[in-house]
Amino acid sequence: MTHTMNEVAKLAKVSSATVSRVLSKSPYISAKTVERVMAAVEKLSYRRNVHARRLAIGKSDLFGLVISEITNPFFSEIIRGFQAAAWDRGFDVLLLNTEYDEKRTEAVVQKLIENSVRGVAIVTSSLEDSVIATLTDKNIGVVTFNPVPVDRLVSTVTIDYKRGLTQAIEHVASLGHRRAAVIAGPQTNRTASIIKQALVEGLRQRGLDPDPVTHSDYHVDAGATAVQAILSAKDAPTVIFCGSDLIAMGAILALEEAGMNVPSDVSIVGIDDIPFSFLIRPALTTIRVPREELGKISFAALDKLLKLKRQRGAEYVVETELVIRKSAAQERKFALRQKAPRPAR
Amino acid sequence: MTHTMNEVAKLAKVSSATVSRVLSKSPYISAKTVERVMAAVEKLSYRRNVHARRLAIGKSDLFGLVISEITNPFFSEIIRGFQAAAWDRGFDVLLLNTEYDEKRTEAVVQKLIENSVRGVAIVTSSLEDSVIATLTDKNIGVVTFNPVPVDRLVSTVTIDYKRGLTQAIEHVASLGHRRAAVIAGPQTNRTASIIKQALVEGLRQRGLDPDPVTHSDYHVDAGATAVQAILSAKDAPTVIFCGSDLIAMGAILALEEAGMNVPSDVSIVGIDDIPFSFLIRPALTTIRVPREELGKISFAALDKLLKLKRQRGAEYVVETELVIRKSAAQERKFALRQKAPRPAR
DNA sequence: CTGAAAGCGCTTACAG
DNA sequence: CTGAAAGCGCTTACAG
Repeated sequence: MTHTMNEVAKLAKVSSATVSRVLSKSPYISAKTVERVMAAVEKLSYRRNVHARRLAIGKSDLFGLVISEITNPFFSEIIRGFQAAAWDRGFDVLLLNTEYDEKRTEAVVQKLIENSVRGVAIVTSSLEDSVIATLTDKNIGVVTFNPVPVDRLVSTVTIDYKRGLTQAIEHVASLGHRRAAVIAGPQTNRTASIIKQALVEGLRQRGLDPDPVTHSDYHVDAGATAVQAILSAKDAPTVIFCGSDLIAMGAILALEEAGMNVPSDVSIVGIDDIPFSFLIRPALTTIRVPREELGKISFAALDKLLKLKRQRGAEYVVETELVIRKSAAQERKFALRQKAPRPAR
Repeated sequence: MTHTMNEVAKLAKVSSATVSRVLSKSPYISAKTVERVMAAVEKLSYRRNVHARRLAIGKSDLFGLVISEITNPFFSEIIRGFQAAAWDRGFDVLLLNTEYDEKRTEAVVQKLIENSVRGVAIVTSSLEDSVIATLTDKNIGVVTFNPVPVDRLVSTVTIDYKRGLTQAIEHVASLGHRRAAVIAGPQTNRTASIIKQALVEGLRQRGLDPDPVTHSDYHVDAGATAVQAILSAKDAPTVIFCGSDLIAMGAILALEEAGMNVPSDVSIVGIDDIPFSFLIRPALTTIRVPREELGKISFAALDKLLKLKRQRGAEYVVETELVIRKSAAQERKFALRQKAPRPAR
């Protein structure tokens, strides 16, 4: 049924050490031996026992990917990119989610160590920076989206929101908007506050001092609640920048319910371009974050980090980009000319 | 840094065998010994080496979850339910996706075996039934959504679409629809053809013989293409049942682009109630598949299967349910009363 | 280029 | 209730 290396060795008339060497593609093995061993391997459909192997060499063929919640559509394409890249190089992915739960987060770090992952990409800021050292001490490479200093075994991937934001601000300004507001992500979230800062700064420079600047969870209903507060102000804004597409969706829904017309009364700008965001009506203008690419780059960064152990990590930057979706009316006209369905993503 | 069981044993002044027994909660250990050992474990922050453990006992603390594609929103809540349930019982999840690629699918099965998962839930029909035996031969429990006979180590989870479909058919019939059409999922997909059959049968029984009955991939653009063919017929249907929400979305988009009004010209019914489907405008009526529950049940089924090894598996059935979303017009009225008017378009 | 042997860190009959 | 020892299936200096 399940064969061992010894059985292969016997069949090939060599020692198990030789079989091991052949399978690990060590040099200095005669072509003849390789051939005999591989024939035996083939014949028995032999596969090495990974547990024994991991025990012997002290590491696994696993890479960790830590996210906060699997149901957040923001992550799915990152996972896909990371997994595909890992797969290409023959590695498996241990997917761990913190669910924003502290206890669970601790356990996640333990799992990573226990499973002797070679490296881990941390795609959530719900993991404290302090765990990075815990991991690198165990010789585990780390790639994080948090803005920490690069170090031995630590690289960072940064999403440059500025470019997309600047494009977006320029766009709304050129449309004549004069009063802007901001609904940023959660106050405690680092990425959220980076985006917020960039937004506020950018708007000010363009003479669009945003008011108010509020916060919201990354959930649709929170976005809805947040927008209601904004509407009650006397000098209501004509454009609202939202910290994520989910917040933007909530805002759109709440505006609809309040009898406002989007975008003619109030324009909404989101961030992320999450899957299916193109289906939202009224059309959602948003800033695209290239997620599959983020996943791929994260793995590539880890791979490089582990290959060049002597050096320290690097900083990778991924750019964002404004996506202008047509208003319903424009779209209808557009569609008539195109008479073609839109792509899935 | 990383301690071994021997070090713990030394500190507790017992043998490593005893430490092992304490950690495995074997009975027949004196309370005193347990205390001493646990104190030593605590002091050293000791954790067992999982690789050594897996090698020694021949199995892992992993369960496999096989899906077809991570970016399909249909799966994310299943993953979540499964992972949460596994986590509760102290197990980890190895998430594997076939990406509909044959080679990759083979590799997935290998991975499951190599990692000595205790059980696996197969939530995709892109895995042949024949692999089930391959897995059970290795003593790996299998839960599948495919309609195979239950067996030793094999349980099935079935989604009962009939209930939701019957409700949906009754609903559209009561609204006065007389001409129905069907855009089923891919012809080669087993689930798709089960749904198709149930639909066609149910419609006929209600005197709504569907015409045409076509097929489409589970993608938005495919749905759009499919609906165009239907529209070109002379006796165009007034209601179209779609094999998934994604297909339904594509249909809605294509109808919009063709200048049709949904639902006053044509009604659309989807299946799944995927995340954020409530955001679609015009509102999408759909049949809800309780996905997180599916994930939880799948794990529970595996857990039970492995506990009662002597017996054979069981068949679990999960019911679906019609979700009626308000049409734009209805919504308008509804909203007016609520002092929150504003239809989507 | 290849083999004998020690070692990776656990678990578990066996014996007491 | 507890320990000595064999065994799980690999890898890798060491020696040749």
